[in-house]
Amino acid sequence: MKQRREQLMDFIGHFQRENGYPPTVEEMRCGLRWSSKSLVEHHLSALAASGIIDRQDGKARSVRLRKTRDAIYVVPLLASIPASPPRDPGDGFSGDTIQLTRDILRQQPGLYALRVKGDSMVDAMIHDGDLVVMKHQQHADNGDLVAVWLPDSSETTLKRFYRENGHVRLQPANPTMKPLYFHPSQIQIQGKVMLVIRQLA
Amino acid sequence: MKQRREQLMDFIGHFQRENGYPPTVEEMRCGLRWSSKSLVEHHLSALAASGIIDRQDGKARSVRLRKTRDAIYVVPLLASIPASPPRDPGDGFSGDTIQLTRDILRQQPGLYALRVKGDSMVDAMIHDGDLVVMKHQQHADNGDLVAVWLPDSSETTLKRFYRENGHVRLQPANPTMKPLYFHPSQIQIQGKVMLVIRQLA
DNA sequence: TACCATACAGAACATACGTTCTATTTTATT
DNA sequence: AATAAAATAGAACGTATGTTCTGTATGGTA
Repeated sequence: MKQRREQLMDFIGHFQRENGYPPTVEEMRCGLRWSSKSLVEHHLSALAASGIIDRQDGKARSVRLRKTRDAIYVVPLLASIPASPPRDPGDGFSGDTIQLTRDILRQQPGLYALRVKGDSMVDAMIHDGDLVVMKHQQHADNGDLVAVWLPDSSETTLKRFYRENGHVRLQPANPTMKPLYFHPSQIQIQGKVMLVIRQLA
Repeated sequence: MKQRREQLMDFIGHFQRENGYPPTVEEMRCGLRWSSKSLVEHHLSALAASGIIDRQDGKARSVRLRKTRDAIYVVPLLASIPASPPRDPGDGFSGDTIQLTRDILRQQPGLYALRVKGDSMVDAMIHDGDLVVMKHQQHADNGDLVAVWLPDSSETTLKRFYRENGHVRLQPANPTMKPLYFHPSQIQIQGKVMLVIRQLA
């Protein structure tokens, strides 16, 4: 019965969520009203072979559903928009972190968060106090909302990025404001906005 | 040393997050470079007595940091802004849910989420496609961003709420738009915006 | 039917792991 | 310094738990 394996997966996930730690083989057998441990072991090793679960040899309660592994992950919270890209992960680190679920944002390398101060980014529909999660990268695709360092005004701002025949157009989100045009070598992309979180209460 | 207990708590949390299951006493001893298991046991029982951790007698890997128990919680995702408040939790339920961490929003009863469709709320700095987490409540405090049902236009909109000598002022976030005034009995508050999440990528 | 792969039962075994105990050291208090 | 309280070491012990093995049932296929 293929049903069995799904029952097993369900039980493991349920137990883990309920108790905070994974079940033992015996607990699975008992919880599923199965009649032998080896049966559980049988399906367990099948699931492990399919890569659906992880287990550690001989260790108690070491089954783990793969998909829930990184359900929560931690993103460092920087003090402010860095003048230069945070090459060193500890650079500008405020000491604080935020936890995210993959429902909100998929985990990927180079993520960092910062709390927006002031209303300099209202034109990007971003409030004072908003939490912005960015991904550190030097390139951008058309339409991305990116943090760029502008050499002439010596500041970093958030703009929408468009590459157009030889130059770069930086478009404010606010339609009443005029776009800026630069040569690609003039600007330096520091990262891309992945997520904006506004906490009202 | 009080330091010890915090080290222990940190280690347990870290290990749990890293491995998906709690550590054994020996793993704690080893990971913390302590020299005896009974020392770990000693502090473990102290933490348990303080209610900081939970353990199950004799069970392997059954330590659990209390505070992380509900680190993730589930909020139902409604299909759209409900015409009437969702008294029944399953009302308008899209079948989907989102998971949040308390870093983002503290868990509390009456939370539901909805995906904004259209640009009818740009004036509240809310985009098409944004995810809005609301709390179902009939009252509001001054300054709250609330969903209200307006009888004359027969629609629900998001406005900032202000109670002023006998009437209610509903203020659009966009300063160029004029506020609306109503008698308190005319409007019906459906909920309060707790969180706005904009997923850019 | 004969055959084979897979699903299941149940016991036996080895070890991972929590618990307890006694003794020794450190820290705080007077 | 004297004393008590807490912290620490280290070993011993018993149970919890994963693993393995042998054997039986079941279901599909030639």
